[in-house]
Amino acid sequence: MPTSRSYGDACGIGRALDVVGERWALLVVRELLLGPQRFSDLRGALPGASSNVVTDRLHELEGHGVIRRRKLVPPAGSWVYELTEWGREIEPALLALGGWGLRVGVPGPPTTLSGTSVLLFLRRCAQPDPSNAPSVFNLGLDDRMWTVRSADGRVTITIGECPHPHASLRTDPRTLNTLIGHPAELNAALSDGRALADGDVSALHRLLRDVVLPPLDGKG
Amino acid sequence: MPTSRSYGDACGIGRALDVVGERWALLVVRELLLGPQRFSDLRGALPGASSNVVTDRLHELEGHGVIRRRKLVPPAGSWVYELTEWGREIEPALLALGGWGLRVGVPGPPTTLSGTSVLLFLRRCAQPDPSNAPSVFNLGLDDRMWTVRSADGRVTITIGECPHPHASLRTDPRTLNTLIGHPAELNAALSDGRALADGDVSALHRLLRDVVLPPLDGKG
DNA sequence: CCGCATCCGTTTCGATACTG
DNA sequence: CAGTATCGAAACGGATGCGG
Repeated sequence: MPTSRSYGDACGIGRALDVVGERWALLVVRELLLGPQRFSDLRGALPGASSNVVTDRLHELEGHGVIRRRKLVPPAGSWVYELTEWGREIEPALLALGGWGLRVGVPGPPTTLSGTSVLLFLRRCAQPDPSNAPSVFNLGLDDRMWTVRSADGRVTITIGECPHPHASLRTDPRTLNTLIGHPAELNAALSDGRALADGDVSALHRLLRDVVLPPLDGKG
Repeated sequence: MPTSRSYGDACGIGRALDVVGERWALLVVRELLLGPQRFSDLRGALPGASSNVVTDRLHELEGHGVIRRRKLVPPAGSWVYELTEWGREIEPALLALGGWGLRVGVPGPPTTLSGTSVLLFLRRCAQPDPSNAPSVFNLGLDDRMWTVRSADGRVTITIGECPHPHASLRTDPRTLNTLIGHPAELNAALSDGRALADGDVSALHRLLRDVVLPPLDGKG
């Protein structure tokens, strides 16, 4: 493990950067915000990072107590990485940074967009009417299943599928990102095969319509 | 200017890191949070960064619209770097990151601690009684003067000195950091020369006592 | 002195190949 | 699937030089 160099700065910001300031570290943390992930999941979500860098960051983050390596119960049996309690507490800072970064131009193609990224954005911007009846969805992205719950004026997201969803949607992160804030395109996406829906499609429409995009004024 | 490599990630977090994710970039931004600084001020606050790295980060941050280079009005005539409006909006994210980082162990000596770092911490943690009468202080740190105002339940900090302060204090960032939350040590610091005070010292005591240190429980 | 630019040894990153 | 090994390219860190 490449003993990460320290800034030697006693300020909290410098100390935080000693832990998550190395290249790719915060993106690894981002991928774990919605739940445990396997090594290959992380690699798939961060194709720009080579495997040894991912390995280094995971070891460093584990050594600093940000993440934990855990073996799943037998039938699965594989290893996953998950945030520790302290690791999870970085979420507000990361989301604030992400909100600030929305006003940075999207880098030239090719760009990647992980399922976790889109779902974090969906959860952050969704403002369902608190008086609405709760609704549950199964969402398939990148060969991973997610459960999206809309209730009590907010959206929560968990890994895995739930038994009796109001609707199910299978698509890719980029299409979902387009649909967020442009719910009208759902029918087109369903027609041309970019998305596949099942169950109460009008509930899906409602979910997408509840997303309020941030203003994104000029950078001043 | 080393055209900073992009993560190629369309997520807001990735785009933010394309701009402020390079080494030292966020610490440069931190140093500018309380006002414009000259190149040499930044070098003094970040002694671990070599001059070419500081130059690179400044150029990159300027190119991305986070900071701006400005010439002071004559007699001063020197150049300063300051945050743009957009750059200033990263402050909440940075402070959140810094709060999270307080639970990282302080790196082994030698460590640095800039005046800006301590003042950001003071401003963040100070909780003066809103019913108290406003008070103003001149604070000398690292050969720079700051004005500290306590009013309306919060502390504000500006660069430069004000004409009629209730008290003045000259010390170094590390001593001030010690005094924060340990106001009782002020008298000792004044006796042994680590600090020099003038004016209403009891008002200084009050200012220091208004700082409420965060809990800092274990990292779990 | 201030604000860099240049040079150079060291470290890290990024890409690919390879192993249990 | 989950990493390790290797190696060239790039970035960093420290020192020095230099024009204004």
